[in-house]
Amino acid sequence: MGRRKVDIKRIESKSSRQVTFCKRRNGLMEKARQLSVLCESSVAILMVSSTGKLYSSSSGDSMAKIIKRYERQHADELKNLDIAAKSRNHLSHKELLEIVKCKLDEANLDDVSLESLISLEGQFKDALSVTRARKTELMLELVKNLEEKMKKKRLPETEDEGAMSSESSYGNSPPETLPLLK
Amino acid sequence: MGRRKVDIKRIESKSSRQVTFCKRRNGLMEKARQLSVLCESSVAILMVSSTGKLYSSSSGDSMAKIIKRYERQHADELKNLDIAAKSRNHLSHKELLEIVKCKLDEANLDDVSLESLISLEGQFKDALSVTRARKTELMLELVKNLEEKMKKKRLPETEDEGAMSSESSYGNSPPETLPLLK
DNA sequence: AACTATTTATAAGA
DNA sequence: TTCTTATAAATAGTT
Repeated sequence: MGRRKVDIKRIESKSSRQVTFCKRRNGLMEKARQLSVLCESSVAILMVSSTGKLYSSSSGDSMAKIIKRYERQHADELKNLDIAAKSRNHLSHKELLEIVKCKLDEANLDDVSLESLISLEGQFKDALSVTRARKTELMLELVKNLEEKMKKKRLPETEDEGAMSSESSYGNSPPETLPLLK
Repeated sequence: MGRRKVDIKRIESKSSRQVTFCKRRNGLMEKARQLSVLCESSVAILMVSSTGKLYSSSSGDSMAKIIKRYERQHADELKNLDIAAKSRNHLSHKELLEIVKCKLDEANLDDVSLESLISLEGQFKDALSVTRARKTELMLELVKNLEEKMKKKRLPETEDEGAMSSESSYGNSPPETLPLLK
């Protein structure tokens, strides 16, 4: 919608890329606001420019709430993971372990109240049970996934796992992540 | 851009509100995709309809990464302040509890390997058993302490129960703790 | 789900 | 930059 039709591909000129980013960014945020008002909904937009600068807007509800709503839905689903995420994760467990050990040492050395130890005990009990529950969940998913794979193997199948959507993920897309679990 | 100009306020008719939501939602996501491609940027959109249904799309980068980029700039500072404030506090157990909870949340959100969960489970089991052992030890000391006090009470003696320990509370009676043991 | 009359967004120019 | 304007694109109401 301008003097000429442009095709949707990276704008080469840096300056006009910047101008277009600014114009369309404003347009997008205005559209989001309108959608939110017209349809009584909440909309959040996060934009990161090519230079890494962040722009965000939310309407209908706070950014924090909208993001929480998103994370609620994706908490059970497994998130897209790359190796980086995995290793970060691995570290976070090691990290946790070290923190726990360290704090336990402190607890042994320091003068600790019975109450706080009892509370600590409760925390570990909870943590243990949460961890076990999560483990069970994962194992069930894994089994289910294997079963599905077995089924597919029996059929002469149509493989079409290709990149159909550039990145858009509407609602749910459960199965893809499971093979990565191991 | 339609047969009539509409002013931006809640659409009363439920059905046309729904239709408009659908049309404009698609339009918004397409605009976001275009912006991302034209300007080499990342755009995430989160929408919650009036019925609570979630719609999301991300382009240029994964939703998780874009949200993390947002949180780095925002919640992050708040969280860090929070933790900084708390670390000054020597309630190391409360702190530990929060760290544990936080890490467990992470573990739920991220993609976690079965192995690391099993290892985490082991850590919590150990931590629990160490904590329980330490608790028992403390309780024995407490009992011994009480017995000695009883002996002294039989003698005419100097009372000196002043505020000797600022934080530790040995003075708690056993009965409370026993029900918690399970 | 399509269709189009209009409005709206915006690309290029000033 | 910001404003202007010709034109592309989105969409409100209709079928």
